Amino acid sequence: MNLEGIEKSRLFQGMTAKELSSCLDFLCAKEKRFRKDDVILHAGEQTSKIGMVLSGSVTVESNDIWGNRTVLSHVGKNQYFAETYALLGEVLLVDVRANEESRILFCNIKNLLEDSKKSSPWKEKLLKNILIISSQKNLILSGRSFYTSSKSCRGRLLSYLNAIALQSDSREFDIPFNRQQLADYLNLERTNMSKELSRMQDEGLIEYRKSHFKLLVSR
Amino acid sequence: MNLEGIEKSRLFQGMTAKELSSCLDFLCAKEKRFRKDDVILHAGEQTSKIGMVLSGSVTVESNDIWGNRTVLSHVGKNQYFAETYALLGEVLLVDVRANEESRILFCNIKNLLEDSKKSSPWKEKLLKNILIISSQKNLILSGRSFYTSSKSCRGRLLSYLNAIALQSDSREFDIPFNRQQLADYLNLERTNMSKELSRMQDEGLIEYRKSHFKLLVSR
DNA sequence: CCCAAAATGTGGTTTAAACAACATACATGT
DNA sequence: ACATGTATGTTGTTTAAACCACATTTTGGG
Repeated sequence: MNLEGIEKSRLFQGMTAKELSSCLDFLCAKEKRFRKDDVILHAGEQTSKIGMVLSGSVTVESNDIWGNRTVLSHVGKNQYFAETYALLGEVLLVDVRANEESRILFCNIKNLLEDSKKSSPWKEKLLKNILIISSQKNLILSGRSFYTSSKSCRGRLLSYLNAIALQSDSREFDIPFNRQQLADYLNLERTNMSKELSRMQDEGLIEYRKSHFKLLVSR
Repeated sequence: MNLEGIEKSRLFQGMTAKELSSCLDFLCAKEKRFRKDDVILHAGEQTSKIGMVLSGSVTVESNDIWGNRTVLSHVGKNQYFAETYALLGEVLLVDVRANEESRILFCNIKNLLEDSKKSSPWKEKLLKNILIISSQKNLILSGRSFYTSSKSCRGRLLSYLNAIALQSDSREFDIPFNRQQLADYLNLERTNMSKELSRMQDEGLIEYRKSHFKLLVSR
């Protein structure tokens, strides 16, 4: 098991070598290898283990009973999957599949939430680290659900641009996407979104050039 | 401060009276009252406190610079808001507003993730409880983003129905929504969704009556 | 059982998003 | 500067969702 550099990962951050060792032991940490297209976790199952991508990458996808496949997300090196399902013991609604030859570290976190007589420094650190992982995912998910809550192209653009303005504390800012990426992120079609952006510019709502935007407030 | 029954809340669950007391102290727990329509938290600010609704209810809403308001969620009694923002120190992208006369308990959880020399049983319990709160929100959010990932009405219905089938481990099940609620949840228009459902029934994909559904697989 | 109200479904129309094909602008390497 | 590839924008067409008005079914109270 080659776990070099694992002490720098989000999950084990801040632990001493000794703590890390006890922690890996407690979590029954185990590395597994998968070939491209191997299914790592099956929808409908339950799991008690968080997965950490040591090398390679995996996709989270939905394969429904009528045979439709939808890729929901990519999980790359040093990222995690299934942590929510593992913690709460919920049934997986998605398949996880190796996108290429991959090494995955599985850690059993199911019992972490149970009452325990003795606490230890590594346990507290581990809890904090998982809480950060969970919160960060939360932030990403709530952003996405926020931006796509409007049904219209314009509504989504407005809520997105407004949010970035809030984050950058300025009405002028750069977004971290090109047009295609933005369209994908907001679940829109690129050319249609471009159309809407120029309409909004014509109406004097915004000004933009490439990824630089400026929000205008008429009075 | 009337905190009766607070030891049964998700946040403080499993603590002894003594632990609860130290915990409330550590969190600088403070109750505040708000009148209907008072803004409790402003978009653009940062907060270090999780909010727990003791009585009344609040709405999470987006108010953009062009004056559009969108209600994103309701938070009722014994539910929480702003936990992710507080933990990660992120800028709020939403306003939180009192939906009626409400009592809110604010708990400073910002320092909870910092290194600390001494651990205590209540701290570990608190971390676990917040982790559960975070994970549960995660589950709700990822479900929603999952079901709305398709652009088409049919796609969303299929992914939703498929997921419920997985959860209930059966191709026949009841959904917890009426038509209007399902349409809102999937971000669709009710009558259009009804039309699509009957089309799907005509095509032999599904059978349904009210909230009872059966998934059919043709061969 | 009957009535009223609520929930669900249907048909027709309008609107806007998706899609396709192409034009223009921009960036990069030579 | 040129050529090439990529990103972005534009125009026109198709398609499907939203919308509207109303029919039908279901539900719960009296």
